Amino acid sequence: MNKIYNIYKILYENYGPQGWWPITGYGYHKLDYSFPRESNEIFEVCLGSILTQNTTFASVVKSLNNLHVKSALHADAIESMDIDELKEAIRPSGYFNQKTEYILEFIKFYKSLKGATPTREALLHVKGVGEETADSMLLYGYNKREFKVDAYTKRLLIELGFADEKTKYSEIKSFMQSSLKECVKDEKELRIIYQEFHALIVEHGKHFYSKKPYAKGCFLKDII
DNA sequence: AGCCAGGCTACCG
DNA sequence: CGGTAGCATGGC
Repeated sequence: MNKIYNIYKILYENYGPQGWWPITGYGYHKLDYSFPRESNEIFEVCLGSILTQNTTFASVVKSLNNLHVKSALHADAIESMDIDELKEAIRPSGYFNQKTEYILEFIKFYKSLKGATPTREALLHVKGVGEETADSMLLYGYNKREFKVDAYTKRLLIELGFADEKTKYSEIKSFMQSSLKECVKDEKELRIIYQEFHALIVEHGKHFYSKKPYAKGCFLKDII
């Protein structure tokens, strides 16, 4: 058992299963690791992945609910919405002008897939979809084994001595994936761990890696 | 009042 | 290539 897998175990013991990605439009259901998701759920995860860029998920839920009450939590409905109405609906998530553009760009791409799973490379060509958003869609929407790296992940790894400020997204991602692969051979189990681990890091990050100085009170520092 | 949030693009040197 | 301004709302 390497240190990264050990971190996962400790976080899991402390916070329990997180059950990401929570689906809002059809009722929150925790711990649903089914595969594949229904197509509307995949779309909701992708939409949420764009909306959650640099904001809190609570704000995203408001936006998703705004769309849901308009029966507009689907690609076609959003695409045919009045653009100002769409902006108003997603306003709570911030950057609503940019995100409206991103969402409409993504919907064009999403519909062109006709239900197929996109490659990561193709996703990265969609305006508004960067590495983290692409991995978020693939990991939580399409249930693919793509570890999602965020600011908390990087801060945690820096604090524990596994990375520095210059470490790139791709380096952190492959480090996390290769570490976990050493310990977990079953592919489905590995995918679920990717899903849980990122969520656990976020939960842990909210406690100890939001305010500077980071890591104050982080119990992982004493163990790892 | 100010900082932070489940980032990305455009543009700069 | 790396570094940074701009994007915007809501919560604490």
